Amino acid sequence: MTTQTALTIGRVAQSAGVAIDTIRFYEREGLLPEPRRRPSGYREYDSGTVARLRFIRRAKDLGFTLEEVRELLALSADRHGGVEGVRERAAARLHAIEARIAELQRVRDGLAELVEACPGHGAPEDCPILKALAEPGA
Amino acid sequence: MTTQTALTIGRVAQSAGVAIDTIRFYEREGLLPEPRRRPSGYREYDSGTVARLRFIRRAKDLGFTLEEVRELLALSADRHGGVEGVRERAAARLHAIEARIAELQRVRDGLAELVEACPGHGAPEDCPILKALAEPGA
DNA sequence: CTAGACCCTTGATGTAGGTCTAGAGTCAAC
DNA sequence: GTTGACTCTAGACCTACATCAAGGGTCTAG
Repeated sequence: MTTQTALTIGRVAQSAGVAIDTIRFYEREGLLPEPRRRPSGYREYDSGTVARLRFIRRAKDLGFTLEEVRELLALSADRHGGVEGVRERAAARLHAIEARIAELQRVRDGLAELVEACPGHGAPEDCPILKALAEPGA
Repeated sequence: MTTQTALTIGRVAQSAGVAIDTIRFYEREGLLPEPRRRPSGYREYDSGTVARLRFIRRAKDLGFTLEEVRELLALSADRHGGVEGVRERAAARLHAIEARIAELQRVRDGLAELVEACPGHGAPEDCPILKALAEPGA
């Protein structure tokens, strides 16, 4: 699972599909532990780091912030009770995403209505889009 | 429409529902023209500025970036052909919002599935959420 | 006339998540 | 043994949209 081949940061970056700078950034941010070093100072990783980076990427794809990813990583290492926290975080993220979708749908509906009503030519005073933006309301 | 009462920046800010700093920021960014000044250097506005600020706020509420708002303001002043540009920008924004909604819906569906499958207790290896994040695939 | 509210400028700060630069040292292949 | 690719650090920079601070001048009501 975590084979003991020593990888350079460049190889890890390539395997995980992230930039080298991103790996160092995650290390500073506490998402990755400080790795072993060669005498020269070069970082040495094993394939577990690649897996961890993929975990981070997938969590980010699911809309988690790095702060939340940090929590998920801690929870995933907690053999007792961690799963409950993971589910909670995921449910919270789900709700946040649903709220965001609802908000965007409202915006979309308003905008769609205006675009449909606008003929695309004529005087600015007759453009429903501009009229809506200029309206004294709200 | 644009009555000639001289307003201070503070009054404009209050009427339009924005912060004073925001007005100065918009001025720097070219969203508001440079206003007249009193001999003391105080900015002087009329109610047209309040209307313009409300225009900006509503456009932002519709998801336009300030860059796009700048364009909309320019187009709204273009008596010939401006309306076509306005409609184009609005349609483009609409498409972008729809794409964003679709993307978020995909994320939501993936996340909802995981949350439903997770019992909320047990060992980390059995948690579908953690398994999905740890999976070697893409 | 004075206290307190208001306004001025320049420039720094904040978020989130990186990305890039400069200058220097290291590694591996030929 | 040298060339070219790789890595190191510290710290600046990026987007987008403001927001705040410091230090100082102005306005107005009582």
